[in-house]
Amino acid sequence: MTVIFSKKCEYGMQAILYLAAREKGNLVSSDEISKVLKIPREFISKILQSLRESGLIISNKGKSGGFGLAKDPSRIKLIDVVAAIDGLDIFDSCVLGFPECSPTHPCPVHETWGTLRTQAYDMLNSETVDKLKDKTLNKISSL
Amino acid sequence: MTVIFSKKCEYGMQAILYLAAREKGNLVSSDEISKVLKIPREFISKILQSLRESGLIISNKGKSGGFGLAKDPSRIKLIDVVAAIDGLDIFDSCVLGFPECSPTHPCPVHETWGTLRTQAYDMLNSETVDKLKDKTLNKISSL
DNA sequence: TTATAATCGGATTATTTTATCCGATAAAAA
DNA sequence: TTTTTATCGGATAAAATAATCCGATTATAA
Repeated sequence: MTVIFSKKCEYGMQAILYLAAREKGNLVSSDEISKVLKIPREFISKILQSLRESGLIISNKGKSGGFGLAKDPSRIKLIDVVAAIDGLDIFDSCVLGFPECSPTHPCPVHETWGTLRTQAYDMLNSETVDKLKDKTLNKISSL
Repeated sequence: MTVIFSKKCEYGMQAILYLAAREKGNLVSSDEISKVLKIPREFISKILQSLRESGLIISNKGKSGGFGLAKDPSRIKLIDVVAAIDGLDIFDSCVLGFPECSPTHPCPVHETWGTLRTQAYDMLNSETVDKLKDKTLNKISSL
């Protein structure tokens, strides 16, 4: 198998996009997120907890509690979720797995892969959950 | 953590590049590959076995046995190794992990990520181990 | 104040990936 | 023919990732 982001990270991005799309002031329960996105309930809870610790979302316990964005959706980017969960190593490590792959000791595909990697980073760094709101709503409705 | 290709696949690509760079007609032992590339011996053996089953490399048992490319280095591409070990799912699955992400049910970053994915595929599909020979020799010498 | 409904968080289990062990087999060289 | 040096391949171990369990806590609403 082969993966770009961990399940945790994928689920985290889905959840934060959902919070942005669903937002009407009130909080959203992990149960709702779990059901709509079809993510195991206890698992998404753990992920939401860690996103809370990272300061991307807030939560309230108790009845009518739940989760919500910690700041304006125009200020939350996909790369923030990646950084919080998987970390940014992927944008700085060798695609062939060679140690110490750097401009002075480049792997055989160092430059050409580097270009792609930069593009990927830039994309995740420019897409805010706000900008993706409509597309998210559209995707959600088909789940 | 976050990964693009599995360790198996990374090691497999390194090994096949090494075979191409090292080639002088004679076979290369898994022991040599293990030592030069600093890959656990038993692990690279297993990977080489599977690449042999995939028809990318050949092997001989016994004294002066070892592994070698099964065809001309100009006809072996990095994507062949990926296809043999990790499979090509990564080039056809949603980066956000949404189910059934397709043109009719696109995820919020479907088009923009699709472009990157295609570029990555094209790159791996155009780089032959032959073309990468010099750069591989150069990298190897720094290990 | 009490019942309800939510998160919190530590412990545990399951699954996948990565790595290792070792006996069997095979081929070449001595 | 015997010894040496490889791969082969099945079984197992270790580590990382994914998922679950459940009791404790907390806040709201009735």
